[in-house]
Amino acid sequence: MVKKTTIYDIAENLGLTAATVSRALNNNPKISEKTRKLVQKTALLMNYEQNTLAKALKSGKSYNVGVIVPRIDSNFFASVIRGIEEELYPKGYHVIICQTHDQEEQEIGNINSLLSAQVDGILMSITNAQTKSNIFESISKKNVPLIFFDRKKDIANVSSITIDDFDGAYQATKHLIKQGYKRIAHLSNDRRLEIFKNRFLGYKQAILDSGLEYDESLIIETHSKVLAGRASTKRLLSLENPPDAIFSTSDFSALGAIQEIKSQGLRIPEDISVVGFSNEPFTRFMELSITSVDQSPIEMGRKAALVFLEEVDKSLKTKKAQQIVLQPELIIRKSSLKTNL
Amino acid sequence: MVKKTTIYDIAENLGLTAATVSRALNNNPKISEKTRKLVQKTALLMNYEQNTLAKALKSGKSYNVGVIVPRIDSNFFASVIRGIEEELYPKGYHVIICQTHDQEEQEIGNINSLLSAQVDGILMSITNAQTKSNIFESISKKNVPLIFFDRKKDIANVSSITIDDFDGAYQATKHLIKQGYKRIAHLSNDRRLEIFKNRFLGYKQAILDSGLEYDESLIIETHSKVLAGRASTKRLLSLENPPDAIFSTSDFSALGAIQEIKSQGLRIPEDISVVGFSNEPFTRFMELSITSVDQSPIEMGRKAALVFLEEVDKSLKTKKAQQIVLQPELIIRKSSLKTNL
DNA sequence: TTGTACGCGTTATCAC
DNA sequence: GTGATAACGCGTACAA
Repeated sequence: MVKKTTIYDIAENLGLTAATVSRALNNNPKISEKTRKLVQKTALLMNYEQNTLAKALKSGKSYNVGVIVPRIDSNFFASVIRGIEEELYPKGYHVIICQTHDQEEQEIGNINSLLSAQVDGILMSITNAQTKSNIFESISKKNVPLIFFDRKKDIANVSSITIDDFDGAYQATKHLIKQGYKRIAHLSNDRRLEIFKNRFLGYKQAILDSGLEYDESLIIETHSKVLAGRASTKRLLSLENPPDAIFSTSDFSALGAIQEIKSQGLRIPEDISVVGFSNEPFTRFMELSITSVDQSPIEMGRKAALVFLEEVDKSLKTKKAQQIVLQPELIIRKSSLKTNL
Repeated sequence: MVKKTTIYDIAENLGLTAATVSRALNNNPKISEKTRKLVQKTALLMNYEQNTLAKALKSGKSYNVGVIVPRIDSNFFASVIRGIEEELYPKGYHVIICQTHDQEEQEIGNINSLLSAQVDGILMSITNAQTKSNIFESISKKNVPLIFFDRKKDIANVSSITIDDFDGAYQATKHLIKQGYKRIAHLSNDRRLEIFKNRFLGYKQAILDSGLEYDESLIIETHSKVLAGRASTKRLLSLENPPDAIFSTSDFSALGAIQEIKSQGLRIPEDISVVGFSNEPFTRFMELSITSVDQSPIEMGRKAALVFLEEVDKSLKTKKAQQIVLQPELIIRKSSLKTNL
């Protein structure tokens, strides 16, 4: 290992003191312009690089933040992370990404290892509605800012950035109704998670507001997976009185729905219409492009990062948790556009 | 901020010395079983947590490794990362993920900030063939293990984990030839990157070995994007003597190819056949599933992590760079399976 | 404006 | 087996 130059080396070299060097390097005001220039020049010359570990130890900050998501191989989460990075990198922070793969133990394990890695904050989208709240509270107690995005949990003093899932679902369902569909099914997901509950409620409200019959047999709780969506759709299609449209809480299950519908020889959107949620890129690239609800993930990530930056240097007392809600946008494509054909 | 308990607190509490506490906590052999138990119990009682920053400062290790990839929202890279995590987490390492978004400046910037964050190693898939080698050499010089996966560069003393891209391409092309296709086009990519060069060479060799005509006009250099693939395919189809099959170096451009082919009213695979590369999940889920080459990304990630673990504690002198090559697997699906119809 | 001295929390080296 | 002490590299009161 090549010995790294420290401020001591520079000091020695210049006949100064490490303290002076430190000050010069940090642009401390009470230092003569002359020594500042001199120090900075020699620092460059000697290939000096600040030891972030020492700085971290001293300041108590690691300049690392943890981001926990269910998975990174979805465009939505990848984009949120990108938004976070865009705000945080320029401020000198690094992002440690952890995946839970939708497993509670992983979620807890990730939180613990991030805390023991002394991250300055944790930005996360929760995996499981059942995860005991006390693990989250323990984060707050350590005065490590905790910020939820997308999948949140109501916890005192914890900020969150979400979209208006109710409204997104409402818009999507209304759009189907306007197209003339009357029996609209809903592929839901674990409704103990707020996002799925709210999407369900938005769907339901749109149905009721339009004077359509709200039929519980048309609601199926499934997973955000292609195969799960396909299986659930099979059940829907085998109903005595099957739906003429499906609003899915996930693009992945929407894709499964489309597969099943096609395999049964039905036409989309003539016989049955499909709308997804998240605006994953594949919805645009399918031969039969899928109508979906955009969640502006990059924006969500940026906002989450900004809230973190606000909170990071405040004490627990002075900070005010904020609940930011972004507006979703319905992107209409072929899978639901009857009039276009 | 709640004051954290340190080994001093424990020592004081027990009338011992910090050194003893440290030893007890680290299971140092020369410590009595009695004090060990006692210390560990009180540590638990006092909610002691080791300060990783201090440990890092002392040991010179951060227990962070950097992973740099072009992007994380592709299943391939996400899976490699997963493989890396699976090996490294149990060893106490954390993974800092950086994206280059295929931009050289980002690549350099990421490397520098990872180095200044004092990561213990960098695992990366390079973005740009042109990136000056000296930045990579500067990593090695600092005795920070550098390991390439997938997209590598030949640099002395740097290990790499790749698949046999030549063979993957060879298999894919041979498969098309066996199906009876005679004019096989190739959607390539920047061939200054080894993976794309090797895939091209594998394709070419398969053509030559089969006694088919090698026609340069059937080779197009494009990008791993749907729209780029589509545009390139348009050019191919407008040739005087258009191809009857396309082997794409990317699943994304293969998808674009399929879109273009369909939009021109041609049938797949009857009129023209398509094979991709990477085995992205969507290739399986399309109504017209896409034949592709699997790169066993999780395995690749695990291997990369293992090589890192081997190298991390060795000095520059004693370590031997290894070039590990994994075997790709051709996954045959509808987009190329003529005989099945 | 600069130097002195100390603390951040841990571990390693030397004594006893 | 345990204690005392130094060292990792930095930043910062306090003194000068």
